[in-house]
Amino acid sequence: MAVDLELAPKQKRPAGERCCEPVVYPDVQREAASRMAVVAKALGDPVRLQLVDVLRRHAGKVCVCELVPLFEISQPTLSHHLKKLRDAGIVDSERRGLWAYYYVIPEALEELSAWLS
Amino acid sequence: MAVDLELAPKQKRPAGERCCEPVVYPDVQREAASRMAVVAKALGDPVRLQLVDVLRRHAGKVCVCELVPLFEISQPTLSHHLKKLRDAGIVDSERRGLWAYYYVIPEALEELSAWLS
DNA sequence: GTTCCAGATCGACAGCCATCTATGTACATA
DNA sequence: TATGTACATAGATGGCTGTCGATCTGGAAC
Repeated sequence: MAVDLELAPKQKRPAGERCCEPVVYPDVQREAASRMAVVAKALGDPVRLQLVDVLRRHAGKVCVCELVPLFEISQPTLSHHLKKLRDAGIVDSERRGLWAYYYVIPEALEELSAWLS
Repeated sequence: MAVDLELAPKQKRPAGERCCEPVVYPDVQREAASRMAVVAKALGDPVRLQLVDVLRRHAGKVCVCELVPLFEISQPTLSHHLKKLRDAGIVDSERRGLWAYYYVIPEALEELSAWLS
């Protein structure tokens, strides 16, 4: 899978010897790159990457109270990371009584995963 | 592929009803997560992700002078992004005379790619 | 009701990031 | 030697990030 580049105005390089053959660059929308960058950015923190790992490996939904003792960070900080992941569309949550259960949205990782392969 | 969690000191939750079955969490080293987070963080910018995309699609090494006109950012900013990618171990470069050629180190993406799949 | 609890939000703070312009460096050419 | 060119580095700046303690919210239990 290739990322489409929305080109900046093509500026001719000044005359003189070229350093190399021009790169092939497809046009239109850099939206795919932006979408994948959002996901990658959310995964760009060790805590969040491990959170996603735990949630993925645990098939169902995981209670926050089970996640907190896994990390050496405060509960508000963990909540902050979960929010980041939710904002990136990687996880979603569900309230049941006092508890909140988080789970991964598998499709959210597909585009990046396909591009990386 | 699973990320190994180096556990924080296991703290027993206070008595009372449990919200759910305890999560299975393997021990040892969070190093894998840290390594992958470094790579993901570097890909967490649209410009850098497109840079990697261009370099990957272009089999060989690509001259910086060919990359600059592809983006609407200044040459120093592009240089900054290339440095970030190099610091993350995703690309490397080679000087030939006046020109600098960048190329992707494919193995750098393998661990993250495998984990995502 | 009142109290307790899980989780989210707030406010603060130090550090990092993306971007720019200006300048430096090293090679090429005249 | 002087000039030009390709790229890197320096310094500045506004914005974002990860972390914390304190507080708020809403459901449960008494």
